[in-house]
Amino acid sequence: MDNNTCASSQLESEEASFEHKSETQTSKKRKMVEKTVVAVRTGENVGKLKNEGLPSDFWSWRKYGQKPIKGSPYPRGYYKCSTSKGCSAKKQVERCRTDASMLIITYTSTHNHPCPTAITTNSPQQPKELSESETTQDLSATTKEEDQEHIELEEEQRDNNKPSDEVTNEENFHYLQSPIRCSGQDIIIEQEDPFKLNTEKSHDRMDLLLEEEPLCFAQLKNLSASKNEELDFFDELEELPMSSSFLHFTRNIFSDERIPVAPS
DNA sequence: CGGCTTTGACCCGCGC
DNA sequence: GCGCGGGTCAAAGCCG
Repeated sequence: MDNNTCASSQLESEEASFEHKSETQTSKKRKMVEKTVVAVRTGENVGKLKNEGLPSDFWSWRKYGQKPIKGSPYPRGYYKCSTSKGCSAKKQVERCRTDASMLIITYTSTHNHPCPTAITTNSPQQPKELSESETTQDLSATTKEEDQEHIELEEEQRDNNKPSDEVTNEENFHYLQSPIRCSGQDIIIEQEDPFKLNTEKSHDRMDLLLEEEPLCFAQLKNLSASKNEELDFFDELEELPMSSSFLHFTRNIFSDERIPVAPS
């Protein structure tokens, strides 16, 4: 189906606008909104889990819609942040056309409240709550209450929108905006952008892209070779929290070297 | 009983 | 102007 092209053009325009303009542009175009695209490999329990194996982030999401996407055998789910009532943060979750274990998560808008993980400010390792097998609702259950305690403190910083602070505090840094919102900068993750291709060749390209991914893991290994547990980060995404090494990982990959997207 | 998911309908933007 | 497709809403049902 060439419906692919629709999705591709859409994504492209979004990202393009992103790079050319600042993220918070109130544009005449509906689609020019703050977006961050993340591709996540979910592992084998795909489809077994409540949220279709969604890797949980620190926010609590409530599903408000689902639509079949043209060109994709998998529907796209629409989620709103339910961690805080007035939060306008949203995300869209869909599966990669060619790799069901790959989730493409698009984060939209920003959270207007502190990250629930802020509760673990001093703990080097997050509780196991990050487990992929746990739903985001579970997360919210464990973090919401404590989150409230930190809202006031964090809110000040958040209000000021100080990326520099966030960079320094890696614990706080985790998911201030969205999982890959590295260091307060808007980093478009093109870890995997199957829709970037506007021809039927997308299948071939996708294969290439998928094959490229392990390279990123290799990078991670080089970066934190001493941390064996974290080497398996992607193999056991469901077990490891967003530790600081992950931040390194994301930073290096997303800011230093984006996943090679097949040049058109 | 409250919160969440599901699902069909509606709205809006975009391309032709 | 029309049709298509994506995004959101809201009612109903389900689950803890």
